[in-house]
Order: sequence, then C-alpha cells, then structure tokens
Amino acid sequence: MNERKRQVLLTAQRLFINKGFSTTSVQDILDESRISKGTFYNYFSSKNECLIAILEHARNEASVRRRELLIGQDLSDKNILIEQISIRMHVNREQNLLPIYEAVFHSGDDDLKTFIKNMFLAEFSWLSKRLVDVYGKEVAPHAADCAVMFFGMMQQLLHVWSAVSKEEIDTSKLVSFVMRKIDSIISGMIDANDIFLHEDVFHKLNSDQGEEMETKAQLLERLTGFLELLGEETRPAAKQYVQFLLDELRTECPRVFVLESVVRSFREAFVGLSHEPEAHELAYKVWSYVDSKG
Amino acid sequence: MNERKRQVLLTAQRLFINKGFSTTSVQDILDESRISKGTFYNYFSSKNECLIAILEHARNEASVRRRELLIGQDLSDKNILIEQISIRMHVNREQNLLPIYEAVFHSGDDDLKTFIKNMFLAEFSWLSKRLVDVYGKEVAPHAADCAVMFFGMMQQLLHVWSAVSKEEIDTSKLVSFVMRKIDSIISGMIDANDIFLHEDVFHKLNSDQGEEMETKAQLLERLTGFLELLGEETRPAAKQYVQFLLDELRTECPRVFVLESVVRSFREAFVGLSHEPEAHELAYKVWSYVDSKG
DNA sequence: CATTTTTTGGACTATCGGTATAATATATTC
DNA sequence: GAATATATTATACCGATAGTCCAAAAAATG
Repeated sequence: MNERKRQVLLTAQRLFINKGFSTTSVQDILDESRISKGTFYNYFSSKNECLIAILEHARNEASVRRRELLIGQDLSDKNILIEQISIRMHVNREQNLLPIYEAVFHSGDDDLKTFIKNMFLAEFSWLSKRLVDVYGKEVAPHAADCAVMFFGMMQQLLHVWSAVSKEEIDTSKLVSFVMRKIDSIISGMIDANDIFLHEDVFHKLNSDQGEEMETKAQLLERLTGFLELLGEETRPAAKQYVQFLLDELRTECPRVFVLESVVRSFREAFVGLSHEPEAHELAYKVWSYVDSKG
Repeated sequence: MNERKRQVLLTAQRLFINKGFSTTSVQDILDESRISKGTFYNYFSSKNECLIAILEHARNEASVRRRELLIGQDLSDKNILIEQISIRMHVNREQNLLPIYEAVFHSGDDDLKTFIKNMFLAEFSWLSKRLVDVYGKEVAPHAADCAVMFFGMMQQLLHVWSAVSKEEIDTSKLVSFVMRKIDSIISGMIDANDIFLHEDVFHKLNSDQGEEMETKAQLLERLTGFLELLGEETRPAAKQYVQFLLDELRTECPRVFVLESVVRSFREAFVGLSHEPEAHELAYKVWSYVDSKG
C-alpha cells in the first residue's frame, strides 16, 4: 500500500471519528488530505470502500494484539480472555468505530452490509471458541448463545453508559462485569440443556467468509520482498527477525511456538520505524498462517 | 390528525419497512401516496419528522397493549412481564422498526437522535420498574443493569438469528430464554452486591423527557370533543364508554380500576370503526393520566 | 531524454432534502 | 350561491451529495 494512500486513509479515519461517516463528505476528505478527487477515486472505488479499508485495518490491529496475548499462556486462563476482549473494545474506542459499525450496518450498500455482518459473525465465532477454551468442552453446545449474549450485554451497557454519563468508561471493569454474568449463566444452561441458537451457527461462516488464506509460497514471497525493501538504514537487529522467520517457515515442520515468539518481536522491532505498517501487515499474515496450521 | 395525513403516514411506513429509511426518498413517498411535495411538507416539516410520527405511533400502540395486559393481574407475575416484552417485539417486528431505530440512531439529525435515545431509555426505565415488580424490591439496585442486559441479549440474539436463519423467530421463546438468564444472574448480583450502572440512571430521564403530560382539564376537553365528533351512525354502545369515562374522570377521586377496565373496552369498541385512530389516541392519553395518578 | 504512471482540477450527471410560489381545487361561512 | 379561507398541486429552484470523465500537468521510471 502506497504511503500517500495510507495518509489519506488516516485522514479519512480521523474525519469519520470526529464527524461521523455519513456526515463526512468525500470533499471533506479531499480538502483535509490535500488530494484531488481523481486521486481519491484512484485509491478507493467508493467512499464505502474507503471505510472498509479502515475497518479492515482496525480488525487486523486487534487480531494481532489478541494473538500475541496468548503466547506461552494457558488457553483456559479467564483473565487472558478478559484482556483479549478488552483489546477489541480499546481499538474500537480509540478509533470510535462502534458508531460507525452500527450506522453503516443498515445502510443501502450491500457490500458494506455484508462486510460488517461478517465482521460481527467472525467475532462471535472467535468468542465461542475461546469460551470453550476457558469453560471446558461441556459448554460447547451453549457457546454460541453465550458469545452473542456477551456482546449484547456489553454493547448495550456501553451505549447506556455513554448516553447518561460524561465519565470515560472503565473498559476492563465492564468486561469483567459481563464475564461474571456469563459465569452465573453457564451452569444453569448446562443443567437445563437450555439452548437457543444452534451450536454450529458460525461454522458455515468460517469456511466461506474467511479472508482468502495465503499459501505458504505467497507468504514466503512477501517476506523476501519485504527483506529486499529494507534499506541499509534499517537496523540489522530488525532485519534478522525477517530472515529467521523465512528460514523457520522454509523448514519442513516450522515450530509454532518459535514463530509465535519471533513474529511478536519482529513486529515490535518495527514500531516507530518507517516500515511499521508493512511489518504489521506481515505479522498479521504470519499469524493467520500459523493459526491455520495449528 | 387528518385522514389523508394518516394515509401518507402508512404509506411512508410501508416504504421505510420495505426499502429502509435512508434509501427511501421523499419522492418515493410522494409517488406512492399520490400527493405533491407541497402537501408532504405541509404535513411534516421534514422527512425525519415523518419518521418520528411513525415511531411515536408504534410506541403508543405497544404502550396501550402492555397496560391492558396488566388489568386485574398480579404485578409480580413473571409470565405477564414476558408477554409485555413480547408485545413490543411483535410491534417492532410487524412494523420492522428495529433496523430503523438503529439506522437512525447515529444519523446526522440531532432531533432524531435524541428522540430515539429517549425512546430506548424510557424502555429501559420501564423494564427496570417491572423487574422490581417481579423479583422484589431487593433487586432495585441491580434493576438498571438487568434491564439493559436484557435488551442487549435479546437484540443481539435477534440479530444473529435473522442473519443466519431463514425461519421466522419464535418471539416468546426468545423472551423466555433471556428471562431465564436474568433468573440465573440476579441472585449472584445481589449476593455479591455487583453493580455496574447506578441505580438511578434513568430517573432524570423520567422527569424531563416524559412527553408533556396533559392536565385533567385538557383530557376532559379532548373527550368531550371526541364525543361531539361522533355522528349518529356510531353505535350508542360505543359512545356510552366515552360518556362514562367523562363522568368518572369528573368525580373528585376517579376509581383507577374502573377506568382501567372501561378504557380498554372503549378502545376495543372502536376497533374497525372509522374513528379507531382517534379512540386509540385517547386511550393512550387516559392511560398516561391514570399512570401519573396511580 | 523518453516513456509510463500518477495526480490534478474542473466540468458534468443524477439524486437528494428542502424552499418558494403562483395557480387551482376544496371547504367553510355568510 | 357567492365570498372567503384553507388545502393541494405542479413546477422551478437551491445547495449539497457521490460518483464519472477527461485532458493536461507532474512525477517517477528506464
């Protein structure tokens, strides 16, 4: 992705946050980022596509940080899950995306609608899986219900809070509060075999919606391309992570725990550097690949 | 309210349901209801005001039916509460209002935003009170949390259901399901004194947002006006309810239980008649008055 | 320097919500 | 029934919107 395009994206994001999506005109973006109309529509095929790019970036951001939290940790640690959920909330709040999600969910554009829908369903699917990790496999039949209710409670409490209170909300307090409610709910559901949604509501989504997975070859190609991109001014310490990832991935059976550790260090090494965005993007790709294998 | 205006309102509602609010243009409404632009803007000062009129009508509809359900019943009967909640869901579904609420909640128009916001907060406030009715006054400190979570769970489950399933949702099954979750949650909250929202988050709303209450004199005036409006073709049986309500209200201390019964019969007597809308409106006013006194 | 790619800026289209108005139709009143 | 008041119509108009198109200028590339 072009550097200028990224600037435009950031400007658009800032405007959407401050003024709202529908009330921000394309002209506003043009004025603010000092580009011409032609350039904008060269970058994005429409205002909606521009928004989608922003949302995708936020999703990847949250995704990477969530995965890094799990490195070397116990999957069943409830506090880790709380932190992971808080991360999404933080990203959403920092970027003020929640209103955008909802404002756009019922908009006229079908692409935009299905994009947001899939985003939400993917989130539910993820939380379902994690709830089984934490509470054990006997909650599997109820995981979908619980995941959906979790988000429902959280989102609605958040709405009311911001509608009636001026104070900044305490994110982890909210997440912990809702998690305790799930604690209370779960045993009763299991005892009474109380189910509303089918257990496998999200299975179909995982297969057809999942962003196109890259092949190992494509991933290696991206990494080598990135390595060549790095000039002499980049610290060798930063470069060596890329080289290591390449070597490890090329082995017959790459060690997952090693990849996990190194990809995090790799991303962190590029924070603040000029190629941070590309590094982040790559980290996301590697994580996706690792997840698909493990 | 003019008869023609009501027709326009119904047409607009149908279009909003079928095409969505933002994607329905004023021109669409004009074409469909065969009126001119001038007439439309004579009826409504804007497209948003037109929507507000629709939403207000739906709210009154649900409100009247809910109150009627309570006549002669035990306030603490949980099944009645379930029915009452189902009513709102039915009205919303019949009129497909949920998407409209959400689509509009983050729109640019401030009037519209605060209208919807107040509508939701009034709903939370109502449910808080009813939860105390049902579960006892010791849940009062947690009623706001529970009410908000109730709606959060319900709404999110509804979203997912309609996103992944073609079948029509079983409303009372959903409401009962969520109510059972509240059952599970409440005792734990009381034991641990677990609170997120303040108990009185909604109190402020009730005072300043509450639609302008009519004085007794205004109410009597409306009733007499309605009585005069009724021509000779109206059945005396229908008229006598109005006369009775007038007499009872004029007494020093109107008996609430009598008003409750009669106002329901009054409304039912006009179902299908030409003055049904006005009768419904009046029933709503009387209910509001009764509630404010009782 | 020559070629290719990107960027520019403005003209243009169609639609939107909303305003203004003058002419016409429908009620109401005397 | 005539006079008056009110409601409705049709249409032109406004400013703002998202998006298209294109020729010229600028910048990057070999």
